[in-house]
Amino acid sequence: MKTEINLGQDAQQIQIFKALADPIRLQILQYIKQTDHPVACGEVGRAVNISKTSGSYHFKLLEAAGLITAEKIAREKYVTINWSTFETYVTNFTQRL
Amino acid sequence: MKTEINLGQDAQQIQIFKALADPIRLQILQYIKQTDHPVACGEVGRAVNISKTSGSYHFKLLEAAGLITAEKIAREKYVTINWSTFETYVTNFTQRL
DNA sequence: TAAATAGTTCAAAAGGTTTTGAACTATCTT
DNA sequence: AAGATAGTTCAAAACCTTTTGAACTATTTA
Repeated sequence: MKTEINLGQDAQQIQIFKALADPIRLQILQYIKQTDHPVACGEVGRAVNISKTSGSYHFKLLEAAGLITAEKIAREKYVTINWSTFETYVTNFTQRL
Repeated sequence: MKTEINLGQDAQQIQIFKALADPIRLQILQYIKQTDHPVACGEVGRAVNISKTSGSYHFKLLEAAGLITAEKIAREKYVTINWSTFETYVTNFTQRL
């Protein structure tokens, strides 16, 4: 009996690595991390110098991967890093492999 | 003094996540890991059911990312997982971010 | 209420990755 | 030496991701 990752877990793992495999998304995560409190998408987008359309696309991917969590307050959308996803899928990746 | 990723390190980080963001390459790594000794590319390729051209492409990417190490012995190329790259860029990613 | 701000959606264009088959080099077997 | 096996390279095709601008919704400010 071979220990193997099932299809569902593997798909999520790939979605996470894809989300992380992009310079803009890494900058976004770096920015959110260093502010260390929920921050509006617009502020992050301005900090990393991207259009709001492009920002919307990147935030959607990060959220879909479970790497960030978003809360909409009135006009703005505040994002936070989801450390537990990082723990499970990134930090503990080699054990899961 | 803030610990930040410089451009060169960031590029390597992205190359690593790109290499990991693919189901075939994850299967390749899983196979190499579970044999737990250097294994020929042909054997891995057969195990994960890909053409030799496609295998050659994927092994090249994994090696370029530093995730595997290859040694050519006569006709065959034997691959091994480079655990130190995983440690630095995957396991310790959140600290580096 | 009009204008400004925050963000989303859509489709097209631009750009990047992966697969394919054919042709190739090198080594091994008969 | 001829044929089989291991792997590489190349260019084209197929496929996938990202950026762009315009049009949109919802909230806030004047």
